[in-house]
Amino acid sequence: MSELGVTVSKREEFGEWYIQVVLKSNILDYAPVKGFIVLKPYGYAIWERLREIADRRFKETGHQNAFLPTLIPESLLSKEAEHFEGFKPEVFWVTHAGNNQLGERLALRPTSETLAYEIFAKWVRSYRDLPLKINFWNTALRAEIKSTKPLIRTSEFLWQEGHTVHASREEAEQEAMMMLSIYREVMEEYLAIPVIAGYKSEREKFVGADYTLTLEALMPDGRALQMGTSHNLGQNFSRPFNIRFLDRDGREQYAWQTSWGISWRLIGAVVMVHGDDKGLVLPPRIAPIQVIIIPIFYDSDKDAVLDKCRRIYTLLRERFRVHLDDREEYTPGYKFNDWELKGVPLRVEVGPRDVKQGKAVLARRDTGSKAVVGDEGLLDMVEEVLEDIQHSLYSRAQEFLRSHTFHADSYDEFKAHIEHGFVKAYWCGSGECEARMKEETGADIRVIPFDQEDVAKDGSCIYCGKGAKSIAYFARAY
RNA sequence: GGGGGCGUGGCCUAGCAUGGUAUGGCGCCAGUCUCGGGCACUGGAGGUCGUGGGUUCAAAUCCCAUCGCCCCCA
Repeated sequence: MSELGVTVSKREEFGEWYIQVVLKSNILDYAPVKGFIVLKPYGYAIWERLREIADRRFKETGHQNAFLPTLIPESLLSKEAEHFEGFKPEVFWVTHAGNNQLGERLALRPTSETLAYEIFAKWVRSYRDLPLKINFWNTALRAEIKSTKPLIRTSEFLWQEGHTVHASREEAEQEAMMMLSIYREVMEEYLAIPVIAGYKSEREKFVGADYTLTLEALMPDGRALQMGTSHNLGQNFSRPFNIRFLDRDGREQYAWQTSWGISWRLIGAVVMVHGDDKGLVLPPRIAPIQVIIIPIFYDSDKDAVLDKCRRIYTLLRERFRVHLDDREEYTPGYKFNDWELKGVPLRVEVGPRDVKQGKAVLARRDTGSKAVVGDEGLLDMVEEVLEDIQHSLYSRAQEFLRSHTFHADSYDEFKAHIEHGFVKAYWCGSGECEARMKEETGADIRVIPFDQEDVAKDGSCIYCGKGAKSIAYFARAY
């Protein structure tokens, strides 16, 4: 019993619990190189769901998918100086082809801005070519030596990076904002994870961006997780990369750009936020399997039970992602535990009793509660319960966020709360205060929320006491 | 940078002080039996003991080197 399931409690040993869940639920495995992981079929199926959901929204908003090479020449990567400096410490370099040293080092892409924009410069001639809205589903490589954590921080990660080119500053601003709201929709409505939306501070913004928009979630151990970012790049890249267009009036102008991304880190967030001591708990809208059917039979009832299971399977398949576990080498008890570990939101149990009575048993993964349902009401009940699970997972996460977001009026108060969640506090806007607080408490500004309505006119900076410019969410982060 | 610990079938592990060709559990395979919360029994397969070198008649065990992983301190 002990080795198959999760052996530690989420509450008491969160770090160990997380590792056990991602490994034992068959999401992933470790790779032979430190900091790299193998995404197994079950984990990849979750990624495919996520990709499907996001990709549909990207297409609906006028983006097209394309693909870029993994290797970027050093001369290109370094073209935007600030950007290059930011990524330098974590770039993997290809220096040889076989035994021959290359004339120029090639970077394994840490992100594709430079390569994409070198190409985009050739595609953009006139305002008629704009907006150019391209997305790439690929991987990025960033050498992570310190604390790696599967899905949350790995040296190579699956993600999407969107890159757009616009004719005006306003249009780029709107694009960056729109993509952030699409991300938010994916996180809140599909992953059932509430997020705080707003700006990154100057210190934390994407190197090379005018500003960065971010979505931040709170994990159960009180640490913040950056869920997705959307950057307004201004003309910072279009100038060095020469992305110019002729406007309606025949004037040549530099273009305005955005880039934005989400990664498989979101799967890690789902594990952390919704999982429990039995393992994974997947929100129905992203679960690769939404309903698992478990037959329970003695020899004499086998045919009747399996028969009913197959009818239910056929019925549910029309509307849901459903699986019938008819393996005979495992007992029902084993299967219950196994599918709970894998986080399937809803289980349908069918035994001899149910065959006789024209019923079935529904068991919810989130609450563990069981209910007996008549055959005629099954389909609607499954739909209803899945919806309810989706919403109650979100409500629960929202309640956690609410109860672990603190307001601090003094630095002492700040320090008292900072280990337990977000702390909202006034901030003067100085990077120096921010840096000192990071040094002293390990926490920094995760997001300066759009919602600034509770900024008092006379608020003063939590650190230096000078007049506050804004209210910010601080936290220790992954 | 300093200190400590650990590498034994897929996983966990005994054995190491005092050298004699590796123990048990899980998992896996076959069969019988079971199945409403990780069934039971019987039989079976599977190991260059991290790697390289040395000592010895003989090395998982002793010595040297090396690689990898984990923890602690700066």
